[in-house]
Amino acid sequence: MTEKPLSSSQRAIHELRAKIFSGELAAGSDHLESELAELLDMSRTPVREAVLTLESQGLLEMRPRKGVRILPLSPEDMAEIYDVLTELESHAAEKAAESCYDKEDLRLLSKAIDDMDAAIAKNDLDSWAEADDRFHAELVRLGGNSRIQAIVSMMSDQVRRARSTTLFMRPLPTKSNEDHRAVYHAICNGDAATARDSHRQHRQHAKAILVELLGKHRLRFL
Amino acid sequence: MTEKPLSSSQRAIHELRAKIFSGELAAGSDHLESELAELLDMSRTPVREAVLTLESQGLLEMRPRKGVRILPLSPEDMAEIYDVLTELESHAAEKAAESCYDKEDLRLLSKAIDDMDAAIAKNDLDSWAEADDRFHAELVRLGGNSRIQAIVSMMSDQVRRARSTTLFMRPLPTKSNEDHRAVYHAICNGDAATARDSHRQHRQHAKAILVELLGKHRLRFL
DNA sequence: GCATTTATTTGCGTATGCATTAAAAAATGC
DNA sequence: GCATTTTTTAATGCATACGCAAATAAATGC
Repeated sequence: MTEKPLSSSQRAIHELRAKIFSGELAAGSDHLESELAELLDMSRTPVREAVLTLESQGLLEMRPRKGVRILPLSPEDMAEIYDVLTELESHAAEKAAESCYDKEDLRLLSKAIDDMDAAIAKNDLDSWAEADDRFHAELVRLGGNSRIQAIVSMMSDQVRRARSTTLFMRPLPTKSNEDHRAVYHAICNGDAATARDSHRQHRQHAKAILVELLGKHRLRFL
Repeated sequence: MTEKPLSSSQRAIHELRAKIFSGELAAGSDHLESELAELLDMSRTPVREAVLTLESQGLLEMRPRKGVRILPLSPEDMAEIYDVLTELESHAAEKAAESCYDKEDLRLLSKAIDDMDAAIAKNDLDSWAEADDRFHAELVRLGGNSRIQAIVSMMSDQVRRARSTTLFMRPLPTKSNEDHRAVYHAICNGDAATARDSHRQHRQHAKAILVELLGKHRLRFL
């Protein structure tokens, strides 16, 4: 029943994304269309379509005759992305707070926070990251702006690859969950300004930590 | 010398965009790939690639066997778009103010403002709109975040089609240029907070006017 | 040797053909 | 007549072919 014959170009999009995140297609590496086609066992046509899509999402770049380049992220790129995330997520938090959600509506948000606590207690950084993703995605969903959801999802994707490197370089994000709770409570209370400001501060702090980390470790590209 | 043989898919992107903005491809209308291919006098392949790209930019939607639909914009869509523009442009204004630009750097910005004044004096709404576009694009450029530039450019595109309808329904935007000047001076003075807040207010005001206008005229889709 | 030209390779952009399958039309049963 | 099945139609997704131009290699002139 779970059989769903996905189209080749859809499959190409998903598999290429997965290979980019896993590092199988490393940042900075170049690949011919024909090479990717062979890798995915399909013709060039759906690969080209997938590559076009992924290019528009900022994950790679088509350079005729040079190959498809998996885009590396510089610290400057990270800073840009975090600034976009800061602005748009803060707006989402503000809107969410204005929306008079009740506790039931916010259960997924609250669950994500609890899961982060649990993950930290078990020192499980991977599940922490997964729950953190869920928190941010749900927050933005509650904001109710579909375009912001799409943009944030795109930007989060770009950051995701880098995180596998940085996640284990930094101190346990114990403080982070206090911020999450502050945002959560502000939304509960319908305090839009606080929701906005708390989240903004949270993201700016995260950006500062990341940028410092990259500088300290001389990581010019990820 | 100005001869540059553009590729078919590039041409398809530009011509389809132009036809969407001009209304030749009306919002809400459906078109088969083969129909567009014939219209542009090329095969389906480059058309498909162009359509894929334009879809990722939110201008149209591919619905298998239903045709390519030129996306209409509802008032809710407008509100979403304006919120994104508000957040990201305000951030750009803030960053621009922090960047210690001198008058020379800000000449294009200043020029755009003057052009808007001139256009209003001549009651020329089209040039006003053109100069307004330039102001916003330049502001965002000065903000220095390439991702914000890309997103704002995309969102502005979506709004552009609707503006041809709304531009002539609303009062002369005389007040608007005061806002622009306020933002300009704040950037000149390196007053980041004022630059940010002024621009935010400017955009929120524009959103309010537009939404009210759409409501008043019962415009459910553009 | 080095620069410049010529030849060769090869990756890409586009056209084209075809199998698939959703939608529309026709036919059948009741 | 209306619902259901069967047939037909046709738009799409994909594979494939091919010409062109860019990149590389080889050859030539000096």
